[in-house]
Amino acid sequence: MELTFDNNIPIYIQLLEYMKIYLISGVFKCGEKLPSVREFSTTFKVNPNTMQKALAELESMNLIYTERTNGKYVTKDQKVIDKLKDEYAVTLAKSYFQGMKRIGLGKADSIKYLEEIDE
Amino acid sequence: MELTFDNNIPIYIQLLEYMKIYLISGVFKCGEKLPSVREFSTTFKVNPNTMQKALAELESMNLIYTERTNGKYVTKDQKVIDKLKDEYAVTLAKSYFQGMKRIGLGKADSIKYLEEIDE
DNA sequence: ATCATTGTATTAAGGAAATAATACAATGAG
DNA sequence: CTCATTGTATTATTTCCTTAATACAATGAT
Repeated sequence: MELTFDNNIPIYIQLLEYMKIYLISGVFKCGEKLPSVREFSTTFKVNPNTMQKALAELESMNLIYTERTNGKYVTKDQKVIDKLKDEYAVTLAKSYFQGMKRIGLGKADSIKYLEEIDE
Repeated sequence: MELTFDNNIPIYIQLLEYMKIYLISGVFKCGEKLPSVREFSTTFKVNPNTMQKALAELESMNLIYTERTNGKYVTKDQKVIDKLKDEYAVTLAKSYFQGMKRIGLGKADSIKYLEEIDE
């Protein structure tokens, strides 16, 4: 699980995004116990404080929860994960439309354009 | 021309993006004289130094050029602008595909998904 | 009971970005 | 010539992010 970071964006924000994707794609499943903060920080090669900050954000979104002195777990509520996935996809789609609109392309043209692009 | 900024990304980077879009969409046209650094910084409500940094980046990409003590101008080469537009659209499209791929959706599904989304 | 592991908090130091306040050289307008 | 405007450079200060080094309470395993 080697991560790459963009220096122009705070690492904890990028960790947050990576974690969301792991939750959405099921790398960490509903109710599952997560690696410890220290373990995460080693794996991702970031400072424990930075990792903690990202995990605290995830918890404030109810995506994970903490059992103190025991560990952190993915939420047991699958609906929360499903909702996260929906929001992620919608945000991605709207960003695409918005970006294309900025250079003068509407919805139909934007969709057509995608067909000419390699995956 | 009121701009909004995301605190998690350096302002000069965001200014750069806004300027690219202005060039692509023709707000500032080929060969046209640009507002002065000081004028830009007032309009966009950023520090002159920050504006200067963004404009210096634009110049290093040959999108604008400088006549010292006179002002800055958009490149006279329309091909450079056209290329910028192409790159912008390709980047946007690939980002979309990449994001959707991360949550398990391929090209066909990703395109289909867009049709259900409001612009 | 002891100990390793858990989350969490604190303090310090360093770096990068943004802002502020100037300063200076070159040019065109008057 | 004089002066406002241009780009550009410099210095200092503030804030935020990151890392580092600890520390502590609570729990499960031994």
